[in-house]
Parts: sequence; structure tokens; C-alpha cells
Amino acid sequence: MTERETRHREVRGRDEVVDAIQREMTVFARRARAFAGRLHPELTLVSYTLLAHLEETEDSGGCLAKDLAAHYGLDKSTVSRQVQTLERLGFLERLPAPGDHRAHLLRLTPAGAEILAQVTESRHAAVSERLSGWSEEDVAAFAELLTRYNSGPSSGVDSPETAH
Amino acid sequence: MTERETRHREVRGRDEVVDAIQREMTVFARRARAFAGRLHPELTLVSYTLLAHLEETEDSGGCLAKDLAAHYGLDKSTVSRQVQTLERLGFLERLPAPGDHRAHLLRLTPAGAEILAQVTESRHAAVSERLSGWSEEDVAAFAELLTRYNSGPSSGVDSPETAH
DNA sequence: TACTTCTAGATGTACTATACAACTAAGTGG
DNA sequence: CCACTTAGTTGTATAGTACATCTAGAAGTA
Repeated sequence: MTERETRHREVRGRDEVVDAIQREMTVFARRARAFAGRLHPELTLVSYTLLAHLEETEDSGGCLAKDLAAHYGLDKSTVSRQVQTLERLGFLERLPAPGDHRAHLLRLTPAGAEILAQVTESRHAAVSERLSGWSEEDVAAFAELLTRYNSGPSSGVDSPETAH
Repeated sequence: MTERETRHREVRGRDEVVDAIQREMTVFARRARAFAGRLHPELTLVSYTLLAHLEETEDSGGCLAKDLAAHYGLDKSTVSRQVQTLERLGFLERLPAPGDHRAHLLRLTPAGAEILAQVTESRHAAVSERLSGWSEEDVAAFAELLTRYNSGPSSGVDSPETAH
């Protein structure tokens, strides 16, 4: 049974539902933007993301600034300055990159790991607050659908749906 | 039964699922940010939101800049400059507000309605692309859960638009 | 009425994040 | 050795934002 055939019922057509998703994504992006940097003024969304990436890659010995730039679609100058700031704040350190005297191996410091954990916890709490009253099933379903959405057809850095 | 007691099963505990949601929300926000201003350079997320608000309120004759500021948690100076830009671009017009010579009634122009529709269509297409291959049921469930999430309790560190 | 206070908005200033371009220093391949 | 590439830094420009201040009009009150 297609959505067209069920349109006479209160079931909305797919276009309408997609519009609803688009709208809610916009609301979410706006809220995220409005609060960027307010929750933890020391760690913006980008800073958080960069530190998180260092944590993820620490098993393989850290990564270089160019990797961060490539992975998140940022200009190398932007990453360079972000890294400077994070180093100044003591959240990461720059070690000589083995075999390349131009590059620096970036590593999370204990202070960086600490603040990363704190911010993650804050975000967790905010999300958890928003999900209070939800059933386990709904929470699990939401996680599954969101994950699927993000890893969707055009994976990687892409999808301008809520850009701007 | 707590999540700790069910951990031996393959069902993840609520904390883990909430973490997954937090992570996916971060991915989403980052992606949205990375593409800020690239799809429709003339209409940022905030501009889009403001024009959309004018469209929503046009039945009641438009709204004032202070309404936009209050509704989206923006400073009045920010809104003032955004409105200036949007007026310069011909997307909105400022009419004398009836009964108050300080304020201006903001109204979408036909050009504004046009670009708003274009950008909405672009976003719709991007979301639709990401949802290709999803069943009607999953799309509907995702819309429902997202809507519920956004309209959820505002914790104070979240949701400026519902905090007023 | 006159005086005070409030409000809508505009403007001055400062700061952050970002990109692009030019530059430096170091690695790579002929 | 030289040309080219690469990693990163720095100079410059722009956009978005907030806070403080200013103006003009509105609203309350003695």
C-alpha cells in the first residue's frame, strides 16, 4: 500500500512527513547554533569535535592538523588557529611528528581529556533531560533512526539540508 | 529493572543509547555547520529562520523585529542588522507599524517568499535523498520522534525559543 | 500638562569563526 | 641540485554575534 493510497486517511503523505523532518532538523540546527559556546564557553562545537577526534585517534598515536582539516572540511588555517587556541588552553599538545619536521602530532592532554569528558557529560545530561519520560523502546528507536540518517546515502561531510 | 541489570543482554543500557543520540546529534550539528552558507549563500540558517517566521505570521499581519529577537533568543541589534540585510536583498519590507511610530511591521516580499520556497525545496530534496530507501513506517517514526524530541522539556541549557 | 520611565530599534565597538591567499619550511622525485 | 609538493603559519577580509549606548516615540503618573 503506497502513501498515495492511504492519503484519504489521517496518515500524511511522504512529502509531508519529509517536510516535517526537514523542519525539525532546522529547529534542531538553530537551537544547536544558538547555544554553541554557551554550555561550555571554553569548548565550541568545533573545538569539542577536534578534541573528540584526538581521543578517537589516540590509540594510533594521535593525528595531524591536516587530518582534522580533511576530516571535518575545515580550512587548514582554521584548524591551525583552533589548534593554537586549544594548545594555549592546555587541552592538547603538539609533539614532533616522527619522520616529518613540518608536522606536529597532536595529542590530548589530561586536561583536554578532562574537559572533553565534562562537556560530553553535559551534553549527555541535556539530551537525557530532553528524553525524560520516553520509553526505552522509543529512545532506542530514535538512536537507531538518527544513526541511520547520519550514515545515509551521502555519507561523509555533506548534505546541506540544514546548512546556513 | 535498571539498565545495569539488563546489561548482560545485547540491549544497550539507556545511558549508552543516550550517548549514541548525543553523538549523532553532534554529527548532525557539525555537518549542518560545515555547510553553513554554501548551498544558498544568500540565505543563512538565521536568515532562513527569520523569513520563515515572517511567512508563518503573515496571516496576522507580520511581526516586529523584537518578536523575532524574543522568539529566537537573538539580540535586538543582531536582528536589526539581519533585517537590514534582508531588506537590502529585497526579501522583506518594513511597513509603518500601526499605532507605533518606533516599530516597523516586517513583511515578506514576493522575492522573499520565492527564495524561501527555493531553499525549503532544496532542503526537502536533501532530506529526501538521505531518507531514500527508508520505509514509510521508519520515515513516519523518525518524524514523530524528532518532533517529540524538539518539543521536549527545555532544560535551560537548551532551546532558546521555548525558554521564553 | 509636564515629568519620568519604558520600549523599539539603530549604531558604535569588540570578539570569534571562518575562508582564501601568500608565505615558510621541510620533504620528494627527477 | 632543482623543481615540485606538502604541512603549517600568518595576513587579510568577511560574517555573525553580543553588549553598551543612543534616539525617538509611547505610556504612566503626579
